[in-house]
Amino acid sequence: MIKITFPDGKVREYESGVSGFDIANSLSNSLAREVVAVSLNKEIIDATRPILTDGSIKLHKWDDDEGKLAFWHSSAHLMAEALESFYPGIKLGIGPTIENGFYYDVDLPEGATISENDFGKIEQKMLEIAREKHPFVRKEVSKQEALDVYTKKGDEYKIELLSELEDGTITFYTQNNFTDLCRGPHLPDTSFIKAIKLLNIAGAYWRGNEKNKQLTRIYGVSFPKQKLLDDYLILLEEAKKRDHRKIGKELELFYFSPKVGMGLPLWLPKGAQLRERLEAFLKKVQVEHGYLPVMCPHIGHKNLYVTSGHYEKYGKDSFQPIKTPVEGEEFMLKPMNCPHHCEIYNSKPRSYKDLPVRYAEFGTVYRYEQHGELHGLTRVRGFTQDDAHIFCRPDQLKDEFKKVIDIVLYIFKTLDFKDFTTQVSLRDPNDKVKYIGSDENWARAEREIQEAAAEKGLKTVVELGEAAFYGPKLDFMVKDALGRKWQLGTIQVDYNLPERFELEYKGSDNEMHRPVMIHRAPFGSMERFVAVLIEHTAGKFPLWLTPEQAVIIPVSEKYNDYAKKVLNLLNNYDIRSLIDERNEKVGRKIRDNELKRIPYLIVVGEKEAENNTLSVRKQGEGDLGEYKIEDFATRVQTEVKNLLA
RNA sequence: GCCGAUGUAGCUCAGUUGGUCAGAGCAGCUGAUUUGUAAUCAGCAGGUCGGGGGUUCGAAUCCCUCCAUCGGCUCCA
Repeated sequence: MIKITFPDGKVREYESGVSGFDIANSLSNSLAREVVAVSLNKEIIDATRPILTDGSIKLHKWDDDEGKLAFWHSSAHLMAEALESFYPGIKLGIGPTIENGFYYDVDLPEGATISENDFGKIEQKMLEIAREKHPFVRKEVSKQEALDVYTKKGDEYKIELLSELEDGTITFYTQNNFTDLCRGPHLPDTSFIKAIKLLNIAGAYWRGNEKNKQLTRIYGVSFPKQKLLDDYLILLEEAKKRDHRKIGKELELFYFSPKVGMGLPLWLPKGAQLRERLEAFLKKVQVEHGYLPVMCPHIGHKNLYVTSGHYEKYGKDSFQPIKTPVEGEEFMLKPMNCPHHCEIYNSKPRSYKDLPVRYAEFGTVYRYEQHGELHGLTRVRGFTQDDAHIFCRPDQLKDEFKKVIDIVLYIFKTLDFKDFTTQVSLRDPNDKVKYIGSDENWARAEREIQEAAAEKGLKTVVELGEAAFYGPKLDFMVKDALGRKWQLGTIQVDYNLPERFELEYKGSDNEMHRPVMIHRAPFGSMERFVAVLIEHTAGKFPLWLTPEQAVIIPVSEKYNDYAKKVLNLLNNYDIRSLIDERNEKVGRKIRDNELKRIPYLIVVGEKEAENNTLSVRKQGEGDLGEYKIEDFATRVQTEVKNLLA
C-alpha cells in the first residue's frame, strides 16, 4: 500500500500501481471523467500512469493550467497524426503547448504545400480520430531503440532532439496509428478533445535559429466542449475590435503613408494632442522627482556610437550613416539618446555633491526594424522614447532605482494598468562574451536590481540571457488586445557607458570616481504606449487625456447661439469642447459622438436656453439630467482631479 | 530578411467558371426637413480594381514581378 496526500492535507492509502484516474474514481465518478492530468510531487504525469510510491497528489481538470497543458499537448499529437495521413513522409519537429493552444513544426515532403484552405479537412480528420477514443499509451524506450525508429523514418529533427536526451529517460506516446517522441503528459484518450480549430500557419526556423531550415508551423486550439471553442472565437473577434490600428484609424489618431515610408507613423491632430498630454503628465512627474530637461539633435557623429559600443553591436541593423558633402564625415540618425546624455554630463566637471543628476528628454530615435517585423504603432522605425539617464554614485544606485520604480508604478496606477508583469533580465552566465563590462560590476548591478524590485514588492520573473549588452534591466510588460506581450517601461543599470565615455566626478576624498548610470523609460516609447493605451481603453481614454472632452448638441439650429454661449463658458473652465452643428436629429448626433468616444455629450434646446442649463449625457452611463453650467464644470474638474490623484 | 495570406471609392465590403462587373452601404457635397438622448429623406459626386509586365479577341478575375498590409519566425540598443 502507498500513502497519497491530497492538497487539503488528507492522506489516504491505495494499492501501489494505482493511477490518478483510479484515485479520482474512488472519490467521485464525475470527477474521474474530468481528470486530464495529475501532479505527483509537483511533477505532472498522465492520469493513467501507475503511481508506485507515497506522494502528494493534485488531480487536474481542464480548468487548471496543468490540465490544459496535457490537453493541448495531446491535441498537437492528434494534429500530427492527421497531418501524417494527408502528407505521407512528413517530418516532425516539435509540437508544444503554448499559452492559448498548441502548434506543431513540420517539414512537409518535397513539393507539398499547406494553406489555410486545408485546415477544414485536417480538423475533420482530427475530430474523427478523437471520436474513436484511442488511448494515449506511454512506453519507455532505450535511446538506441528510439534512434532506430527515427533513422528508419529519416526524421533528422527527432534524431537531433534524441541526441540531447539521456538514455533511460526516453518515452514514446502512441494513439491510434501515431507514435511520437514525447515526455508527456497526455490525456487518457483522444475522446476528451471535442472541438478543434486550426488558427494559422507560419514559417518557423528549426530551433529558432535563422541559419536552420524553416519549417511550417501550424497553430491550433482545442477544447473539451464546442461551447468553449465558440466563446474563444468570439473573444478573438472582440479583441480584434480593440486593435489599436483599427481604433487609431476610426478616431483619427495616426496614419501611415506609403509615400512617407513604412514604419514611420504620422500623428494626426487628435493623436498628437493625446500624446502631448501624456508627455505633459510625465514631465510634471519628472520635475517633481528632480529631473532636468535636455534636448539633442536627431543625428550624431558615427564615432559617438563607436565609442558607446552600439555601432559594433547594432551598426548593421541601423540606417546607414550619412556623410557631410565636403568633409565626408559620417553621421548617423540617432538610434538612442544615451551617448548624447553622457556628453551632456561631460560638459562640465562634476562633484560628488552634484549627484545624482537626472537628464530627461522625449528623444526621437530611428532604428532599422526588419520589414516583416513592423506592426502598427508597436513596432516602428522612428519613435520617441520618454528617455532619461540618471548619473549617480554607486552608493545611490539602489535608491535611485527604487525612485524610478515609483514613477512607473504611479503612471500605471493613474492609467489603470492593473494587469502587467515585471521581468528582471540578467546576463547569460554561459555566454559572457556577448556582454561588455567587468564581472564585479555585473554582479553588483544584478544584485541591486533584484533587491530594489523586491523591496518595492514587485513579483518579478528572472530571465537569464535577456539583459542589454551593457547591463541588467527591469522591464514592465503588458498584453495587447490579442494577447501579445509588449514591453512598456524599462529600467536599466549601466556601469559600462560611464567607462566608455570616461564620466567622472570628484569624490569627498578628492579623488576622481566613476558614476553609475540608469537608463529608464516608463512609457517605453510614446508610440507603443499609446497603442497599448488604445487597446487597454478600447479608445475610451480617461477624461484628462482624451482630445475632446465634451460635445455640445443643439437640438436644432435655433439653439446654436445658446450652444456657442455654452461653448465659451466651458472653454473658460478649460473643458475641451466643441459644437456638433450639423443639421441632424439629436439621436443621430448622439450616436455619432458616442462612436467617437466623447466622454460627455451636452444637449441644449429650448428648456436649457431658458433655464441657462445643460442636459448632460455621459459615455456609458446615459442621460444624467439637467445641470447648471458651473455645476457641470465642477463635476468635470473634480473627475479630472480624482483621476490624476 | 524568411514562411503563409491579403490588396476593388475616404471607410466596410459585393463582384459566380475571364465576356455591359466597375457595384452597395456609410462618410462627402447639394437640397428638403428644424429636429429632445445610438442612424430623417432625396439627389449628386467618388475608383487606371496596389504598381509594372505578360497570356488572351477580351483581365478586377489567369501568370510573373515589385510595393504595401495581415498572421507568425528571426531580431529588438
